[in-house]
Amino acid sequence: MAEKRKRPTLQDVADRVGVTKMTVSRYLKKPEQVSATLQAKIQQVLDELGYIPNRVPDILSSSKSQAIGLLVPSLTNQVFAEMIRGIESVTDPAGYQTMLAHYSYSQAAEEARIATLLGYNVDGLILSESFHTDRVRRMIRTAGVPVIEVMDSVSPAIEQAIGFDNEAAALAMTELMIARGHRKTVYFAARMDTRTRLKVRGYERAMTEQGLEPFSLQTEEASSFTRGALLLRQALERRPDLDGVFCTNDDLAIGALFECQRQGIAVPDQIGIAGFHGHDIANAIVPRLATVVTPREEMGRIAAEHLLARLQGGTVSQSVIELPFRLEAGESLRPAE
Amino acid sequence: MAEKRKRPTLQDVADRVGVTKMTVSRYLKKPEQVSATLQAKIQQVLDELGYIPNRVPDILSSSKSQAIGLLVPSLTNQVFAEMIRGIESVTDPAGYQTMLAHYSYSQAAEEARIATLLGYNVDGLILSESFHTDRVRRMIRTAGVPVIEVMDSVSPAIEQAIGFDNEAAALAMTELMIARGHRKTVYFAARMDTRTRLKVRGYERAMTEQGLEPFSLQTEEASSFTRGALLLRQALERRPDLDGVFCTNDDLAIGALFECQRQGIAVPDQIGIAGFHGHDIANAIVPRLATVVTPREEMGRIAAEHLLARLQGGTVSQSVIELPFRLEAGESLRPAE
DNA sequence: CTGTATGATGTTACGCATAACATTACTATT
DNA sequence: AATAGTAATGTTATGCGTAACATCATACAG
Repeated sequence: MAEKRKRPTLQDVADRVGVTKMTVSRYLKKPEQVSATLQAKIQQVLDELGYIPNRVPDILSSSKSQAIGLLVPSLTNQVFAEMIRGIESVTDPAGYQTMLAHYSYSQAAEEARIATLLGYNVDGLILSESFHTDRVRRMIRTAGVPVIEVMDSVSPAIEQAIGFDNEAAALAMTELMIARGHRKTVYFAARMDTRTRLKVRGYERAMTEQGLEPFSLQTEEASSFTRGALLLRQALERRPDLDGVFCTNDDLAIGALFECQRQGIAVPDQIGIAGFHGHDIANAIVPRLATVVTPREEMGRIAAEHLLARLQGGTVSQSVIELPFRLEAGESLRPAE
Repeated sequence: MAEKRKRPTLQDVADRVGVTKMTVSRYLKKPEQVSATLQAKIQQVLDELGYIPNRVPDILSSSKSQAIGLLVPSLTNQVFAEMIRGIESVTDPAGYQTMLAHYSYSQAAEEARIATLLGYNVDGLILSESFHTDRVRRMIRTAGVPVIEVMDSVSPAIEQAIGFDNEAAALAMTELMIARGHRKTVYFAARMDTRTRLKVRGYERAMTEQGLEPFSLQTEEASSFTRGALLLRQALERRPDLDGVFCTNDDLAIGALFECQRQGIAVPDQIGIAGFHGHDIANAIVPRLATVVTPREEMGRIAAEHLLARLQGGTVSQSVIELPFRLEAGESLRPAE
């Protein structure tokens, strides 16, 4: 099988046509600059040999790879999948390839991934974490490639950030829950990244401002439906009188909701539940889940647009772009009075 | 911001240390071959300049990129995220970078993605579709890189395939549903790829063998919870007497289950529901979802292991490796008698 | 003290597409 | 017929890390 037949180069094609590789290269880039006779002949040989363009030499000499590095903490998390879709809706038509890497919420891994991507000479980076080690900042500066951070609009941006205000969003939802009569609401957090910390802060501020006592439960595991169910059981043990659950994402919230159903706890009468992000499932489940709808796809799209603008020579116009979020009350909170 | 400060090369480092770049290169690869005095000095300069290794020249001259191309039809589909995790659990420790590309179930896009990946000189490819155009087969042959297909164990492999028998799995679940008294089961399919077609065939065979009439509903949209709910409404219109729903994946099944809950249809008494893949949510939802548990992560792991073995000079031992699936009856089918 | 082994560093060549410049052949203009 | 102009193709140089080979210095054996 694995014959050591070397893959054909431009030179091979050129030899067969009887021209120099420059002519073939031109045909591939700007066919109109090549005579009609040659066009036909070159195309025929290209097909014959099955020539596959090799981008590497050009990347080496021009340092332009037409590739963008994309860093996400996790692939299993819907949020990032949707953000990526937003990014690619822009990069794809522009002819940029995305190189996706994920680092399982580990800063050391993020560092390594960034180094690897820069090793392939990506033209730009999109990061989805808003806190970075000095070495990461250093690498990015040294590499001289434009960087955009997404998901958070608060922390100081390395160069430019596109996101929304996680703290304000969590604060707003907590206030809504309180207004709906869920005053003993606990917060469920999964992996603690910067965004989660901001959300916890928003929750705590809203509670304290109302003279209520915040209480949050955290797991180091990745968030999942099962994990949400587990957290609910733990919460009920430690706060048997809780009447609300606000989760750092929809998965945990829905897991908690399932657990309520299993235990025969009425939602929202006994316990109100709210999630974060507004995924499809929040709208499909019975009762519909209260959630903070975040602009995931839009963030990706805008981030990519700004990155491409900078690759085309633009400068950073606004260092932080804040997008709006929206509260969806669903059916998992008590009705407004 | 975007200073045109060029990123330091090995030569820059070497100049500052006062050696040739070869010595620095050696230090990076096999530090023990460099004298202790130089080691310290080189490391210091590396830090000072923030040198980031550039893999491109080496890829150009050795044609070895230490990168593997990963093609998946969709990122939002959990199945592939889990498969990718399996793949990376192997490639990562082995020092291979994965380059992920997705093609939204479009064969033309798949072709383009493969060409792009080969343009970056990936050392191998993992594809997750089992049907491919001639041009794809041609490209792969010409490029001379090893390829492994995952997810399906039936179609003839380009070189090597790791998967399970989609048709047999669907057949087995359909039989289980019939045995549990769901004889008027309809099948919900989303995007029609090879695997889905195989599943539909398994379902149809099981039905026909029992003298029952198969009926399947298909949508061209991506599968989602909402879509599952929609399909259930459509199915009830066209087959008001249906007593079972078997879905091509868990998302559709759970969407259908939600819709039953919304309409007050008892599951499993009135309608039995089964999904496919056995994601976390299947086990968390109330009632627990009947589903075909497929070896998603394992497929990825094994595929990666075989690919790496071939990159290290091994040959294809078995052209098709079939992994087992498992039926999970959950609580969404009527109990066994 | 000569010769050989070994360790440390240097030199050379390579990979291949393309930008920039150079050349050639032809056409059009006066 | 001479000149300018243009279309088509060719030539040269470039990017940078590393394998393979070459060289040099030092140490140690005989």
